[in-house]
Amino acid sequence: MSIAAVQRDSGLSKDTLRAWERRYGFPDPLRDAHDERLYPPAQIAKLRLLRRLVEAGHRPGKIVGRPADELAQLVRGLDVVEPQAISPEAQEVLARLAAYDVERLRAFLASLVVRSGLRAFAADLGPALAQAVGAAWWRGELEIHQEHLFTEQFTAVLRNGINSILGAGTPQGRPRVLLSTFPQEPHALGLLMAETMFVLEGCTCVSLGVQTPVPEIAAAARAHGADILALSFSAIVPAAQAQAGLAELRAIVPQTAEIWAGGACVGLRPQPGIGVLRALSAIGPAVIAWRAARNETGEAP
Amino acid sequence: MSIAAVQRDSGLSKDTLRAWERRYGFPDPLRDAHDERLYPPAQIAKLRLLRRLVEAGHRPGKIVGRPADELAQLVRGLDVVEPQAISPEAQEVLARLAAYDVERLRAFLASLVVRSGLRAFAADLGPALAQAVGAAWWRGELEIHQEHLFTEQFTAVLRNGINSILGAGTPQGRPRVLLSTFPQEPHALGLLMAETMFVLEGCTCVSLGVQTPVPEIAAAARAHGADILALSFSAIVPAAQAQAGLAELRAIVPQTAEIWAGGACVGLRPQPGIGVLRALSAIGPAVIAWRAARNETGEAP
DNA sequence: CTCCGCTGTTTGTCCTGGACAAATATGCGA
DNA sequence: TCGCATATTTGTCCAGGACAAACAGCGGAG
Repeated sequence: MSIAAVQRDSGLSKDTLRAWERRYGFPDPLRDAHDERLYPPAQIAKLRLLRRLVEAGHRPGKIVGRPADELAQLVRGLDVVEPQAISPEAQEVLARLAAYDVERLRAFLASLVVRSGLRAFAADLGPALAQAVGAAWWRGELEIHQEHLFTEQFTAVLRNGINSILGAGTPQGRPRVLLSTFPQEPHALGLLMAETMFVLEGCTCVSLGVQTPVPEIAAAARAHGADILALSFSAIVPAAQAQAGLAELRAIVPQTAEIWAGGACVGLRPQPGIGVLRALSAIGPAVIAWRAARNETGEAP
Repeated sequence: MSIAAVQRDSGLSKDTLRAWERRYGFPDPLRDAHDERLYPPAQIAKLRLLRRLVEAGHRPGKIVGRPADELAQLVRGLDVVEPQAISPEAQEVLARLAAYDVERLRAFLASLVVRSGLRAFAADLGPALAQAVGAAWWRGELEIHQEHLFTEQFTAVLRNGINSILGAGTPQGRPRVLLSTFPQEPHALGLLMAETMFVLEGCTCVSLGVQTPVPEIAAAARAHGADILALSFSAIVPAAQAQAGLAELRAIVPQTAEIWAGGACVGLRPQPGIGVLRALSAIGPAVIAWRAARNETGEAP
């Protein structure tokens, strides 16, 4: 695997990969005929562990030299912070994934929506399920294609929910919310859950999907007269990049528009003119507060 | 703006930016106190034009030196290659996009489904619309965020259609179809249209979404006992990479599973054990032929 | 004992300048 | 006019050096 592929796969920049090699002696890739780095799978796996630990606060210099199994131990120790008991629902989902039972997985997710309501599903149950699936993947209990499968089914169920709400007639009320993610962020699930929450609040939603360049988000905000820009960040986005992008966005978007950031990205901090919502359940109250601050009723004028 | 920010915004890598500066004298960024590049907005705008032109086939060396307004002229002149009469439906869509009228865009797409039927929409109308929007973007008539918006609304309408069909009860019939794209292919629209066609034929569909690594696709095929692997390729994928990936997949997937490839990728050629469908409308007859060859009725046993 | 500011170290990112292979263009002979 | 061999262009990689921002450790003041 070339250095470019490892950059994509591990999220560590080429410069960082070369710096670690120079300073700590790891990674120690093979070289091809043209003296270019070739990373064996085992080193890539260890790099993934390292990235996880560094993001959790460990210093690279202290852990790069340790063997992979010790790092795996450390990663397991990380979750102790939030033991996060696996709910019966999550167990059901994991069982269906393990059995490759698409039909029943889909049926089960749909039944959860009906039983708990779309709001509870999008705000609480859904994130918990996504977290459980992601954790199982980290533990090596699931293959990548099983995670893809879950994402796909989850997306279908959420889209179905949004469609049901909108079917009655699209709301025209304020605030007008523009949703997207930055170019480094390909995950659509968080964005979709956020959109669901906004739609449930009767907001007018315009989603650009994932991976929109910052200037384009700003241009869209002006074009649509957005009141709120909602940005979603998963854990894979380096916090520094998220903060830099948000600051850049804030600088080129009209002050009349608010910027709300949220997601599983650790280290997401509020900045002047930028709000951080720690959980999807915070969207409802935040919208109500927004309306209260401007005497908006949420109905079209 | 730092080189990292420009990389995000323009999509050109740091290496490429520095190489152009060294070779062609552009961009010619200022330097900060620590001799790091600072790109003024005008140069970033020109870089965005350049990227468009390079993707359209111009050579960097020939156009980097020209002034920005001349490049804008070139971008406008790009479409002359295929005038491609624009249908009234496409004109309506482009008008709605130009006006940022999300509600009516969505309503119009939904009305097309009802009027023409889901099959005609997914097989003929949809691809024509996507093509028209893509062409308009190339001509510089649409911003990136408008194309994102179209993709998002189109996706919502198609998902709604699939949900309606599945709502009556998921089919359990053969063939079992596994859908995905290769890691280089992030476009989900073609995949979703193909899924719609398969669902309409009563196939059991399992979609992994986009960008699944080749070995993972093979593993999923075995796990789900897929009869057909459907791979979608847009025009951005180099044909050579597509062919190589398909050959690799063919080698590790059981011979009992067929591989069907399709999409706008030029140069996609049939190989031993790999079929190429030139249009989405070819899916229906191909499924019928598959069933005829094995006396399958499409109903669950 | 806690908190705050100072100092030394760590670490990510940027720099220059050189190299090469894949992609593309060009020229030549059939 | 077409197909193929040769030349040019161009993206990506390399090494090794540099620096600032973030961090850890420490000591003194409240």
